[in-house]
Amino acid sequence: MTEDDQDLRTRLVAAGVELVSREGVHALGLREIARRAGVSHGAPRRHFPTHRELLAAIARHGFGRLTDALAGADALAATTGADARTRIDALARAYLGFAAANPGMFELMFRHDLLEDSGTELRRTTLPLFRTLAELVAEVHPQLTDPTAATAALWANLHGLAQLRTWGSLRLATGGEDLEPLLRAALDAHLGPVPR
Amino acid sequence: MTEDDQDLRTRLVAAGVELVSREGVHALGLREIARRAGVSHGAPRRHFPTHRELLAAIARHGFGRLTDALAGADALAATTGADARTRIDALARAYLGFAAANPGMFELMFRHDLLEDSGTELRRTTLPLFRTLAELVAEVHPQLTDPTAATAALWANLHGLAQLRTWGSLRLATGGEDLEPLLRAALDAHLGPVPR
DNA sequence: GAGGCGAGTAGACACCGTCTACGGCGATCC
DNA sequence: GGATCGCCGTAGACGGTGTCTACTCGCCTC
Repeated sequence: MTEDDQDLRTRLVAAGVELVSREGVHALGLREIARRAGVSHGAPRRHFPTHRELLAAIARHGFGRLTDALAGADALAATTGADARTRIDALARAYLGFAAANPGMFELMFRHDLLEDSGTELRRTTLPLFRTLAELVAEVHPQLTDPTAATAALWANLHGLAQLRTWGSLRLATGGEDLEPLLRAALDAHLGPVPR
Repeated sequence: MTEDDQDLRTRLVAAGVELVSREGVHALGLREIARRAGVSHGAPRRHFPTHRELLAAIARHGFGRLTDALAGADALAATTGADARTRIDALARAYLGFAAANPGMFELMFRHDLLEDSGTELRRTTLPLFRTLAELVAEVHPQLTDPTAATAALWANLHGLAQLRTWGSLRLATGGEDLEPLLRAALDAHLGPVPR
């Protein structure tokens, strides 16, 4: 009922979202998405001029869910009166948790070769989150005149951990597959040991 | 002369290496590589059972060049009597320099969806380098009982920086496109400020 | 009620990776 | 020395892809 009378644009994105989470990025063929949405392979063209733009819309959905997850985690930490260091902890865990829970979507979101306009518009949505992270970093490191570099370095570290985990590289290097000690090491390095 | 009588296997890999550096990963079609090597599209099958295995061989070449670059940079730093901190500096710069100089190859090397056996065998080649990096980290942080986690975290940071740079994400976040302050921030975070 | 237009269909097109039958050529063996 | 065998590259078929182009059908407007 309510799902059948959605317009096709929404149904296509929904089909893609389910497909990528269930089968992975390789399953996101234009014809396969159309099949799952119950239309012919020419139908998507009315709503997305090209395959890449459909994938970009799917990735946009993913960025929305990531933003929600991070904002939710931060709001939860903030309401419990956590300090900046602990809030960054929560954000980092939420980021890596999202990547672990949605590996296909996470891969798609950062596959700029698949996304239209190289995903610039998409990544723009993460800018507010970067700013709040920068504010928290400034709170932890009050002596920094410009916390942008430190924030970007920290963000790159989290992203690198997520990326390396998804293809088992660090299991090869570290032996274990537990991300926790690496995350702790990264956070300690950038922010100092967590106060207890 | 000497290049024509190489066996086709070598010529295919060479054609792929040049193709990926000149045009990018998307240009690495099986038929296109065969075209550049001057053979029909069925010929590669005699040497590589599948397209992915040919791409894996090309990526293997890339890992070899990366290993050479890193080993060369480290050897140079070591012969000038540099301390561990400075040698890590040189390794990090060599890593990011390779990624910047060979963006297409760098992308291919970490596109596990394109590489056979998910690249496990390939990444195994970087293990020795990881170990020397771990030894250097242990030298900088003698108090660590197990420097593996710290090393992996540092390596993830470098990889994240390289990855985020290749698709202009940090230019969006930081404004500038200069990687240097971010690299410095990351190294300082993990290793402490460089002694002068 | 007629006309127009947006949305979905169906087929063609070029290209892709894989598979298979075939041809040629050199090395091997009697 | 000539026949044979095996390897290597060729060429075409096959199913699949993304894109493009008629076409049809139904709703909305005038």
